[in-house]
Amino acid sequence: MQGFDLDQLRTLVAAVDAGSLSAAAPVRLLSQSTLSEQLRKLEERAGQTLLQRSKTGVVPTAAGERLLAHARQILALSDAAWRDLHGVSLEGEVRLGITGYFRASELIHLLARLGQQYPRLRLRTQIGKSDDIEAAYNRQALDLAIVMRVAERPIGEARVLRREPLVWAASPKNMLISANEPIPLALLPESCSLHRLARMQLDAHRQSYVVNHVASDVAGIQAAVAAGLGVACINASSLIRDSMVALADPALPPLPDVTFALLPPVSSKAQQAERLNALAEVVAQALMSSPPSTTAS
DNA sequence: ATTACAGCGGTAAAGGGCGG
DNA sequence: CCGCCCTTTACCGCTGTAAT
Repeated sequence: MQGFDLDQLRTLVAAVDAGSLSAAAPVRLLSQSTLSEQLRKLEERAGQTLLQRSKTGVVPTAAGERLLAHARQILALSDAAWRDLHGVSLEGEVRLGITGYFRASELIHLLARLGQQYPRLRLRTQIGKSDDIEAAYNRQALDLAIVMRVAERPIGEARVLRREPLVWAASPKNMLISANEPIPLALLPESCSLHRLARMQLDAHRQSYVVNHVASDVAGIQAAVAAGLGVACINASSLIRDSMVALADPALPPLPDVTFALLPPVSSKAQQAERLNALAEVVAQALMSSPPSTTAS
């Protein structure tokens, strides 16, 4: 018989995502020995070795990578079919707000996943400053919102997707830090919480600075930093490889972590709320299983 | 009752890290 | 280098369940 077993494919995906069978076992709610057995059978069916085992975990072989790509699609389709038959298929328009600090590659991954799982869904996305996104969410102009917050801030009902450090960033060609000179800053406008945070930290550190460049969005900050116009306070995953570096200098105070959070869907209609919850689940899954960061270092 | 099979727990084998 | 500990995967025998 041709074809693959869904359970075994799920185990393959879980093993690769978790990095080892032992780590994948609790995810799959199975014992390690059962996972090992499932993968042995999957490889038997595939007629090829799919995972390179070692004492430090598992890594997919070339054949494993190929099957993995199929497996993710098959499982997404299977999940979509399940949701369809259980009346939670999503169609119509959903308004999604996303902070501009979100890495573009991650956004692509998310939108691809949503398109795959909900082909009939029409998305209206708003990408901008976290404060703007949050304000739009509060006046119910958005159904779902992904915002970035300084980690110390309470997050209420929001679901934390990821935590990462804030860094001081500059161009590798022009680090801009010299003794007794005010640090030139590249910032978003005063309304942005990172703008306020950066200045508060520098004030508390008794470090002089001058706001050299104000940009209206994150792409503008990235451009200004890469152009050597200023030092920015930015989340690590927004660093652009080769044109931005994280600075470690005694003149610069340490910065807290930030978290990306998914604000829960708000809807007065119960049926709509259930659908949005299903969508929120897919968004959270997509982002928590997105490829690991390669831009930060 | 018999058969097939998924899953579990226990355990063996082996690599990596660490201290002496 | 050696011994110890931790963690990993693989294997074995057992049990529960479903189909016939």
